[in-house]
Amino acid sequence: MATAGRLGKITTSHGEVTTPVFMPVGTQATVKTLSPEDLAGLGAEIILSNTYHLFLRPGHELIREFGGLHGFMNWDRPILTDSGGFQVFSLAELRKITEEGVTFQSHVDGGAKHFITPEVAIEIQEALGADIIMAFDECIPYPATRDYAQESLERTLRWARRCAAAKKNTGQALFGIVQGGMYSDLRKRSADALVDIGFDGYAIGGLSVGETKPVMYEMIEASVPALPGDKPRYLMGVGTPEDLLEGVQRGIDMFDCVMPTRNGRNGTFFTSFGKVVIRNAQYEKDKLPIDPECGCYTCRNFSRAYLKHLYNAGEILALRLGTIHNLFFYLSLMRGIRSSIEQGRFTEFKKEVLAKRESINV
RNA sequence: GUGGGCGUAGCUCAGCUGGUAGAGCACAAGGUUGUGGCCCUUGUGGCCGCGGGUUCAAGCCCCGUCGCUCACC
Repeated sequence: MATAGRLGKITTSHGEVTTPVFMPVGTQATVKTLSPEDLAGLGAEIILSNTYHLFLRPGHELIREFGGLHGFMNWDRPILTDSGGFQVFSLAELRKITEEGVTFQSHVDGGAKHFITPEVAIEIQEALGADIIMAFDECIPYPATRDYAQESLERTLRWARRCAAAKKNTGQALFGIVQGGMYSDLRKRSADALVDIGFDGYAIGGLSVGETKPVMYEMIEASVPALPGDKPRYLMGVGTPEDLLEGVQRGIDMFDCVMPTRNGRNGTFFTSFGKVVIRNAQYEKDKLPIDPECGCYTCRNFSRAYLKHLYNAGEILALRLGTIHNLFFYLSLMRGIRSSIEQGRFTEFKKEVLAKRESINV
């Protein structure tokens, strides 16, 4: 493939972000188990939080009174908030879509109904005060018919225009979101129309919802060329370490994914030589760290045997140590990607990383 | 001591009028992609307390025995 990734810089009022970047997920105004100091120490440059979940609890007006998300959670680096579009997908059985917006039946306050429109999503995100906010979209399921994918993407485009119109002059960046299901021409149509509206950055949404990897890469390839070269490109909700490498190669600048944090809590670790499921019986007496080549706090201090014990016993420390390791792995991978691009050897770097993951069995 | 109840998978328990056993948890192996510390898939695992008896056939019925438990004395 001709492209080989690109280096970039996003400037916000809470500092600069160097891309390609991975954003740890902190849906409820916290990256589960970690303090802001932990996150900064791991090298996180920006984190992601969530409009819908914070709107439900504790409420955006309350967070506004505490100086927005930054003040509320005591994180002084950049924050990006997702608009709630993913919840249209993940909470499908609890919502109803109309042209005006989406009605959600709350899963936290006794089933009360909440009506989220593009304008409401922007208003909430302005109260939360994230540096980068997202247009309200619909992430559609897979598989989806071409008719539905088209109908949905056109509605998401109308919503995108309403978001752009509703946004006040807050100094926040607003990103549009490319949709279109698994149809290349719809992806291009979506990207072109968003660029016409004009956003500070562009996300590719609706991927990693069950399609195969070749299809996902094809959809990225159908979207990226239509996006302007001088704006950030954000692949939402993706992915595995391999996905990050494949994404960067195709011109993606930003990623977020719950995988390192969720898997960290569940005892599945990412390492330079592949996956380690720490609960497996084979680690019962293993004195090695998760990854002997890893420099994270967990690997510098604890054995696989101890970690397996903590997970089997359901101890809280297990979730924290696992999260630290996995995020360190992801953030290190991104540092490696950036430096390889700087040195003009991204393609070789990618090849080496992937080869190592396949060659060693532990 | 008398009367009742209960002994079934490592744990907590289902098992209809008899037809050679199930669930949840745990354990084991997968999965997890804009997060409910969840959840999903699959698998290992029981001479049904012990000994007799009735029956073509007993976890279920009968007798004995051991253990636990409740009530009364």
